[in-house]
Amino acid sequence: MHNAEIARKFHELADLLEIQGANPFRVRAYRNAASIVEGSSRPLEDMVAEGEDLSAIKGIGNDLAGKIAELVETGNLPGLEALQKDMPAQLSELMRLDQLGPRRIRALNEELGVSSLKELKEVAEAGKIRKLAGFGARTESRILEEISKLSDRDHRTRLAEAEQVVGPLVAYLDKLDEISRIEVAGSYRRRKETVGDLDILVASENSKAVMERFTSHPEVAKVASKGKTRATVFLKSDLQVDLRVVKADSFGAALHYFTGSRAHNVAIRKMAGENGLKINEYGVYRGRKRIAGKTETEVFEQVNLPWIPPELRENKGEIEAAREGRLPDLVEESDIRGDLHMHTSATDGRNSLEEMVEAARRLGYEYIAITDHSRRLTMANGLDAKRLRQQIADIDKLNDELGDIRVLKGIEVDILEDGKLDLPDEVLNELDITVCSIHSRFELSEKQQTERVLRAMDNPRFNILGHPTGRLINTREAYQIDLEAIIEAAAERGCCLELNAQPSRLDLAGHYAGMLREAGVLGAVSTDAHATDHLRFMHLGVAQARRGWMEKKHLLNTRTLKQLQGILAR
DNA sequence: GCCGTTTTCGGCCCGACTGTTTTCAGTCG
Repeated sequence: MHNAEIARKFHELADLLEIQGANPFRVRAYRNAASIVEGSSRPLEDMVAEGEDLSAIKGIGNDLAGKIAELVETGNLPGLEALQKDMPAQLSELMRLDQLGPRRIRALNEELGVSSLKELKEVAEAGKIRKLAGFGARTESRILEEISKLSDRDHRTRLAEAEQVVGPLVAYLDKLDEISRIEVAGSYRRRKETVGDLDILVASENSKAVMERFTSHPEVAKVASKGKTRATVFLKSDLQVDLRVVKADSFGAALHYFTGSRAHNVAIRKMAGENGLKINEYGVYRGRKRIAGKTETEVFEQVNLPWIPPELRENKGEIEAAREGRLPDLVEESDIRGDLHMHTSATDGRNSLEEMVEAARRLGYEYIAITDHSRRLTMANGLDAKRLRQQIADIDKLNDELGDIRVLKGIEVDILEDGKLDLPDEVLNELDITVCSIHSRFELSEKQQTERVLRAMDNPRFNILGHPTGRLINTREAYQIDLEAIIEAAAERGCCLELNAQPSRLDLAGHYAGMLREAGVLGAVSTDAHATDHLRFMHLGVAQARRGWMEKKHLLNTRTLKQLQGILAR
């Protein structure tokens, strides 16, 4: 049983408990546990199997530890079955609808016998909901609207797409003279690989003018709510954008508050409480007196902490690290000396070798690697030994002409099903670098897939495992693979893992990057560019490295060319 | 249901907006 499934069961139990009217803090404990499980870098199943004490995890007590063990061992979550006997399990599904929370769902169930989405739709269409106390015609029509949107709701927006929306939107708002500061907060600022919505924070003394400008933006399809200090809109792309206006004196407190994560905020507020302070989005208060709030640094100072980079604010140890003065010195995009994965028009890239090199040179890189596909990927016109040798000759010639950038001869070679690499060692030996990737047989079992990669790593020509999970955000799940075993093997063999910076991949995000770092395996942040424009995705990969607490020293392509060559030689 | 360097009981983050009210409950973030 995967962590995600354990988390889903806990969420479901929390939903049903909440609808039933259980102690809200008990409900919170279950939700909190779900989020701990989701964020765990290790499968809880393994921890149970190894007899580890789950109650040692903060937020998991004796009761939950026992429930997790039973769930993992039997597939049953004690308590959930009992609840499901008393109430229809589909009720938790209704929680997915906006505007519908536990109280209303309970009312709908008790008054109208609603126990599923289908039944909800029927009573709404029959006009029965508007007659219930606390409901009205407005709510009824919104429920119908929500149901119709539900099917295409289930995806989050990729960070790169969000960036494309943010740029123009912020520029549009910033034209208003009344706005003194503007910042995008939320998971966007924490640089998560996907965002659920955008949270824009503005400092202004004239919130009315800001609200008017925001809600009348030409891309706004619908204004969901609009008050004096806060508004929510949906853009034509269906992306939700929340705007919050505060006075300049509160900007730092509000920025901290709206950057989150929620778990981080709760922890910080608790610390404030212990010091007799109260923190809200307007500032830090001692009694009724406001003592800080203009900058984020001020807010952190009040709880005796240095400023914490947003990428770390997940309440996964950053507060303790800050307190003990051991926050990491996170890698910056400017630390990157070269891009080690890109394609040319020889295979499925859009630009020629010369164009790719020129574009990389303009970015100021010291080196790059050309890594076209290998022969197995016929769809992409993959290179066989002969064509690869031609490219090697072309690159040698180019290197003779160029002074300021070194072009490494490489290949993105397929890892075949049996773990062999898709080109003979003789030709791989003529290269400076290999990126080894899986492009076929995604459906293999975890054991088979893992062994396939481990065998490939035994080849001393194996340098970097390309896009290690194979997931495509919102499109394709990661293949089943035991990354922990792979990372361990990489540490022994001197292999590296890629942090693929393609907007739809970003597949060593957050906790996997953390695993890499802890195991002492170097990450290679690479764009996998298929066109000169794609070289600019580097910052997305660097952001994921930062979310994994990585410093310059944890990455391969922050090294000098000489150091790099030493590592590639294994 | 969790947690504890004052606590094994009694707390648990808190403000904004909407819709349905006529002073507030429910929901959200």
